[in-house]
Amino acid sequence: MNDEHFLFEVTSKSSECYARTGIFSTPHGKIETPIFMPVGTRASVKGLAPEEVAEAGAQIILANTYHCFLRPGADIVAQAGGLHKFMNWHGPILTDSGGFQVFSLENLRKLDDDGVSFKSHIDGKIFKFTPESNMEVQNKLGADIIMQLDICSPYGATREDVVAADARTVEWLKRCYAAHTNPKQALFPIVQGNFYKDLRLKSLENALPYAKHGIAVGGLAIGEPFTVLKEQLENLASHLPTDIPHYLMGAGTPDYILEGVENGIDMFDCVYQTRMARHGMAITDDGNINIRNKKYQTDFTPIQNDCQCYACRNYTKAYIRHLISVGEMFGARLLSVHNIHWTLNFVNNIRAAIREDRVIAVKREFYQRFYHDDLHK
RNA sequence: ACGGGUGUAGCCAAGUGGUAAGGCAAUGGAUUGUGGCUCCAUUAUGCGUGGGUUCGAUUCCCAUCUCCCGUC
Repeated sequence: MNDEHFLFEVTSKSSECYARTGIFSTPHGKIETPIFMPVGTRASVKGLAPEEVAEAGAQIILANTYHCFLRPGADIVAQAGGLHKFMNWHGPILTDSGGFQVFSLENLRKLDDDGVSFKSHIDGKIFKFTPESNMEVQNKLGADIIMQLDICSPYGATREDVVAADARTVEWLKRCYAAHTNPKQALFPIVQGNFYKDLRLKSLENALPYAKHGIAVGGLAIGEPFTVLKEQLENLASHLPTDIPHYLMGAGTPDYILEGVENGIDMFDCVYQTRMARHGMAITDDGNINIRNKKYQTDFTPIQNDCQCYACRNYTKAYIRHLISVGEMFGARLLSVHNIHWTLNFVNNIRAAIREDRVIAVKREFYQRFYHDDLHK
């Protein structure tokens, strides 16, 4: 299953749930799992230099094929020597295929058996991703981990629609697998099935023969209630192959990470940290705080007292509140640094908890302190 | 001093003899494989001030004050 470029070694396992720690090797370095991956859709984690992303603790980042294909274009990235050189990030990179844009840009695309046609949100130009062309584009971008072209159905989709979408997703997987030739890129299949448990298991079963280096769970964290997500993860947990990493796509708030880890998920990504930062929200051990709130106007303490991030070591809530409220971009930068650092520190703590075999207790402690409602207890 | 105009929320501003639009700001909230997009909620028992007419006045009338423009 594993080959020289993509070894995955499980280093410890929880005795009480599916949580495990591991080390995933890629051509650009090793990743300790469970891990959170900051998102840099257009070949940049918004607002931050790669050095700052690394200093915040990031081991691997994401970029997006749809967005990088539109601008600057895959050929230009290839000419630059690939994403790593182009953006000066020398650690591992994962590119999403554009499958999520099938969902998020629903009114700008058309599906057929052969692939997905998009009408560019930038200039209206029509272009098509087939599984083959998508693999070619992702090959040119040069990420360490690439995703199959898939179809993510919305929450509330009918069973009939999901069955049809899943049939395409698995056909596209086979074609991606056949078109995927670069041994320095790991291709992850994506499990869909929407919120139908039997379809989820069917989708997983269909994907397994092509899951050589890792497998992803897609189509969750798209607006469904928290308990619904939990049920889906619990449904899948015992069926995931244990010798490869499991990636829960698009999930990355603390509660989703904890539930994911408990159910055997190893990799998470989320725009939450950086998007919230731009909107003035900071994640702390005691819950999220909206830095715009008036009560921080004269609060000259860090976002979180014991946080070791660049923002907390050097700046106060009052200052960051000022920056956010007048629209200075430095405010969004500082909050992005903090939120990314906080989340990576959070997964560090989770890894330690798994090694000590007390991840469930740590989860309870966290929920108690972080949330003020009963939903997560 | 005289003539004309003006005055509605922190700012800009609509409006009507029947019980105060909208925008900005402010204050809360939302945001999960990022269209740096954005969305939602709240915010004037009161329309410069004092009288009068009227069932009812922010609106009409009188007085007064403010600021602006013009003239001497």
